[in-house]
Amino acid sequence: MPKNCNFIEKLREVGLRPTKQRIKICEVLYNREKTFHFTVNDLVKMISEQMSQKISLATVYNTVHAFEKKGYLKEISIDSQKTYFDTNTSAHHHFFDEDTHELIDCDGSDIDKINIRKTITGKKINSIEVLVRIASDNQNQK
Amino acid sequence: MPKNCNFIEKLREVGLRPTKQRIKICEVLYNREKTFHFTVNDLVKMISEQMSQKISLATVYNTVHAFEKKGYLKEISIDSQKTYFDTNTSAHHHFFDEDTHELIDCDGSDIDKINIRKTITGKKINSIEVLVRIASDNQNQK
DNA sequence: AGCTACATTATAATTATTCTAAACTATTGA
DNA sequence: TCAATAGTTTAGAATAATTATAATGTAGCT
Repeated sequence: MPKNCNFIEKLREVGLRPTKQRIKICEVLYNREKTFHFTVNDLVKMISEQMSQKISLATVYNTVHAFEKKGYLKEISIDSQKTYFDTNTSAHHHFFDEDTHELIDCDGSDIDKINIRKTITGKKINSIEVLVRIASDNQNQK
Repeated sequence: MPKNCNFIEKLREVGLRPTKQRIKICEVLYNREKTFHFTVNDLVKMISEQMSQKISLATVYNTVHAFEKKGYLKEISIDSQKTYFDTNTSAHHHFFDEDTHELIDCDGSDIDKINIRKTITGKKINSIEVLVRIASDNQNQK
């Protein structure tokens, strides 16, 4: 059974027409064991390597943002200019390696649940994100 | 006693020459009761309003980054393309209002200390940042 | 098969930031 | 006090990520 059928259904559910390009995007994003992190640029590169015809940047941006809006992707904030996305949409936190610019997932046992005592009237909490910045520890090696 | 003397000393300590422009930047950043958040653009606007001659974007970027490197300013990561800076350099976390794009400080009593159980060999933790995204709560008003 | 609405695409536009090189100025020492 | 010099400022160009545009293409209904 071709896996693409799932993606066609998935796209329909989300209200997107299943086109060649979008199915390809789905394949690259979701046809894998583990969730992963990527930038739009990464994604375009991956797709270009796997397709004969090239895909437009605009299409990738549009589709990725459509997925994000529907909750199939999560955006991650890091100070660099680039926007990272995560195919792991469950609530979790991240380590960011400032040397390699690599993002690493934390699971529930790595960080205790964050308890926010402050409330702001008329506002609800959309999300709580923890970013732990790490870098090589040269202290001991010198 | 003119307050500028402090800024001249401060700049010298940081290893920057105290020029008109830099002193003006210091005044706008540190001549106030409370710490605050800003983007480089905000800062240029504030300075332009207070000075007859205009200040170059490049100067502001250079100076702000010099301060940041020395620990006199903190950079804050938010998904938008803009980089926010904070004159409050102590360890603290933030609320980000997604409606108004306003940043709000949390103090120690708002969020418990974050305990990270995960360690990555050869890497040290540089910082732990919590960002709580909030937005207007329309659930009850509809 | 053909219509129509939605998609894709290349390209231009926009925005934030960094770079560059020429003009300027604070500091140092004579 | 004044000139030399090393660091600064500046306007504008360059870059990079992202978004908008408008012409062309295509999925899905009839």
